[in-house]
Amino acid sequence: MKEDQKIPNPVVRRLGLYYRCLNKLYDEGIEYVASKDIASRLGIKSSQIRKDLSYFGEFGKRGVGYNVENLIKKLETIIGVDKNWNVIIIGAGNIGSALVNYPGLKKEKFNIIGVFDADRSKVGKKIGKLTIQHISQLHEFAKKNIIEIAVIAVPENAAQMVTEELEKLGIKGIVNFAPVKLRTNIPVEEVDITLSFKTLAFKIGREGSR
Amino acid sequence: MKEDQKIPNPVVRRLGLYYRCLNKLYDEGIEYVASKDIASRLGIKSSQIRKDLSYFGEFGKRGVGYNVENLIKKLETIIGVDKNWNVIIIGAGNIGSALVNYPGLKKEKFNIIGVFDADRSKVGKKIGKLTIQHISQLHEFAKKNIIEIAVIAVPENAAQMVTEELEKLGIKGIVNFAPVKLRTNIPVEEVDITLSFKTLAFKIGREGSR
DNA sequence: CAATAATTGTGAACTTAGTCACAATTATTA
DNA sequence: TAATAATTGTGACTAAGTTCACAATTATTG
Ligand SMILES: NC(=O)c1ccc[n+]([C@@H]2O[C@H](COP(=O)([O-])OP(=O)(O)OC[C@H]3O[C@@H](n4cnc5c(N)ncnc54)[C@H](O)[C@@H]3O)[C@@H](O)[C@H]2O)c1
Ligand SMILES: NC(=O)c1ccc[n+]([C@@H]2O[C@H](COP(=O)([O-])OP(=O)(O)OC[C@H]3O[C@@H](n4cnc5c(N)ncnc54)[C@H](O)[C@@H]3O)[C@@H](O)[C@H]2O)c1
Repeated sequence: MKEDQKIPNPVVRRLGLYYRCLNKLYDEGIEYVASKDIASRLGIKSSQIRKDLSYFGEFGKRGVGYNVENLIKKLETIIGVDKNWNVIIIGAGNIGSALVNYPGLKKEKFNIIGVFDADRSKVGKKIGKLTIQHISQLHEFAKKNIIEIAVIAVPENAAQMVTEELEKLGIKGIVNFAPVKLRTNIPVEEVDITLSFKTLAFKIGREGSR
Repeated sequence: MKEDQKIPNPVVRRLGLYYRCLNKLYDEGIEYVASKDIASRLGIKSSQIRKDLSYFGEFGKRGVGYNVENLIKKLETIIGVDKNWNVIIIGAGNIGSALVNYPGLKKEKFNIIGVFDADRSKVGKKIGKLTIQHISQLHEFAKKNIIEIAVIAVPENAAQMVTEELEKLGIKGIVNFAPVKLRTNIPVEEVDITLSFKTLAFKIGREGSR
């Protein structure tokens, strides 16, 4: 293990995959697992898994494999899901509502604690247990609650403005669904759905010619 | 330009970004653009753009830049959005509905022509202009319509079964929202939203220690 | 308890992706 | 028309990421 290293992004994404896979194994009652088995479930090489984990320490037992429960706990700490994250959603439209209704996020320790929208006709309505608040109430809300992550689910043209507001409030990270590059120093994860469609179209177009 | 090459995935994704950026420039009435300008809008290096484009040909004019309208057309052909793609959605839940209601997909040439669900209480209801059909009707539907792309928006445990069904119907590509690795030979694009949250959590956790 | 089998952790080798730097080209200016 | 400025396209280089291959370790078997 090398200390204090910058961890490559692909490694980070795979850690999430390993975590998910290990939880399935745990639910299946499996106690020990070899990198080879995780690899075959995820369709990658076992050496990749071992190398990825080696950035953070030695978690396995030679000749045996990894203790599932133990490795889950280690990954929780590494990824940062050993604690709950407070999340707000900006934009109570299609995507915003889908996220609020999605139980998977809470299960993974991402707690949606507020939904905000600029459209006064939506304010006061409920999505699940949450009441949509007007965006002007965000500032007040941020004083009373620790918000760590914000989701941008507003139209493209509002995204940059919202980002700057969020930056002022001291939000620590953004998940952005708007198809636009945000100018900010906060860490941003882009979820670019139409880009995925286009990438797929490209691949399909090349299927024959390979 | 090198013929017949395998195009790296990151290049393909960026093509989509360039395409989007160029359309914005076009709407702004800009006729010619330099790689440097696109680069600064997207926060990447200009050499990256030129190298990416060079996989497919020479589209610029030295000393001048790229003709916006022309490059858009070239990218349309390269990516494959010079034609319309027929898309169906499997699973008329949160994500499925969000996609059907999203005008951006149609604008990018992805036409949703059908929505299917296993829940009979949803069948017959409308999302936008589309009526939710029962999944058992899919086979018949596929005989009457050319379906190129399917979106998997069903719960994790149904995703693999659905995939196998889609494979039988000869669908050419899948956009998968379920958090599970699909075993199939069809090209798949994964949209893994909780993974994005976890990646963000990791990054936030490291912000201080860098 | 020695031999065998399984499996990790990790440097080294390899492969893929990104950047640099500059000749070639085009347009503009004097 | 010669000099200047801007910008492309790309080969050479550098960096990042993946896979290999094997010593080290652990458990199991005869
Ligand atoms: N729906 C999809 O499937 C989909 C797919 C890909 C990308 N996206 C992107 O995700 C974003 C949201 O899409 P959607 O379909 O949910 O849109 P939507 O129109 O359903 O919802 C957007 C919401 O944001 C609100 N809003 C607008 N400006 C605001 C502001 N300044 N502050 C707070 N709220 C504001 C609107 O009132 C609306 O309720 C868009 O950028 C879209 O391009 C959506
Ligand atoms: N909603 C989100 O924000 C979100 C975020 C990340 C991932 N996802 C994933 O996307 C998928 C869909 O999520 P959702 O929130 O839309 O779920 P949902 O429960 O709202 O919708 C799923 C729909 O699929 C239908 N369905 C179940 N089995 C089916 C089958 N065999 N054939 C056809 N239809 C079937 C259900 O009747 C339901 O209508 C899930 O795998 C989920 O994990 C969703």
